[in-house]
Amino acid sequence: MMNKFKAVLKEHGRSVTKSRLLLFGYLQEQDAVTVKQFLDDNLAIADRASLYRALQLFKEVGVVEERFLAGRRLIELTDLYDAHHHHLCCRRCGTATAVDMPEVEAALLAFCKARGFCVDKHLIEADGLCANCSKQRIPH
Amino acid sequence: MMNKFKAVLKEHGRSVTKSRLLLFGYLQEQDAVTVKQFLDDNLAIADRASLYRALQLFKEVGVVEERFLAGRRLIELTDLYDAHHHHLCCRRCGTATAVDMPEVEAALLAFCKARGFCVDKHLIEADGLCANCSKQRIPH
DNA sequence: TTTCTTGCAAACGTTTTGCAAGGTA
DNA sequence: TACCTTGCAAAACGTTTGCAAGAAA
Repeated sequence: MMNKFKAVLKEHGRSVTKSRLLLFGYLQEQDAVTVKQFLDDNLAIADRASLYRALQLFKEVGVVEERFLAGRRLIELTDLYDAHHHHLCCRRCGTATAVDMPEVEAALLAFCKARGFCVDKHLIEADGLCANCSKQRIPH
Repeated sequence: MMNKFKAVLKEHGRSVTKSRLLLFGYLQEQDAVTVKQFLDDNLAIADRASLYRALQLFKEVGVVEERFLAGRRLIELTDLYDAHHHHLCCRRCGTATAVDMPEVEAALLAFCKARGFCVDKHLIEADGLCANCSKQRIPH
């Protein structure tokens, strides 16, 4: 993963720098984070501007993508750098469990194929109460 | 729909005003819009602040929701005020076609049920090339 | 050595807030 | 009348930019 990342930077004529390696490493540990979390957990990247610039670069070269999960804007590694997955977001405990849903995915792809739509990316999310929270029978 | 909307405002102790009716009507026509579009198509709501306040209220009482569709932050009526649907987003012509995918939905609900996750909302999106654009065999 | 990147400071656009005037119940 | 909402102006916030110094190729 790290080598692929370095290669992608070079392909695009961009340098492999300490800050970028740091940010990439951080993303590999974190799963999905908000920009604010980045700034708060400050990663020895001294300036906000540098962090924003790195994020923008990562988006351009396809290392990260933004998504809106359970109402929050999050940054995540793309499927090229992390296993593809979907999310079950619990509105009570706030967890966003990453899961693999092959049957649902297959149904989606079949649907699109039937309509002539050529999928290159997809997104499936369920929001509600996770098994634990729904056991506790507290509706909110 | 309009009556339900008025009722919801009253339930929450908020007034039915000209601006709010205007905004709600606009949302019913538009499908999904960015905040910027609101401001540009200015709706005889004189001030930005008022528009933002109205949007915030609509979110609070469950009339609208924000989502991140094909990389853009959009405002849409919730399923209570508009038929539930999913999106096929074409990266070439930019359209976000609203579709109904009952089989995919059923597969998703079955998956969640099997895991004890109690779904109250879900989201399915496919990004790629629509039938028209993929016929034209121009990859980008 | 040449080019790319960083940190700083300032600019920019979007969203939020306080307050007084106006509208709604 | 009492409360809620609007418009205005100013503030706050997140994000972007120009530029000179520093790091990578």
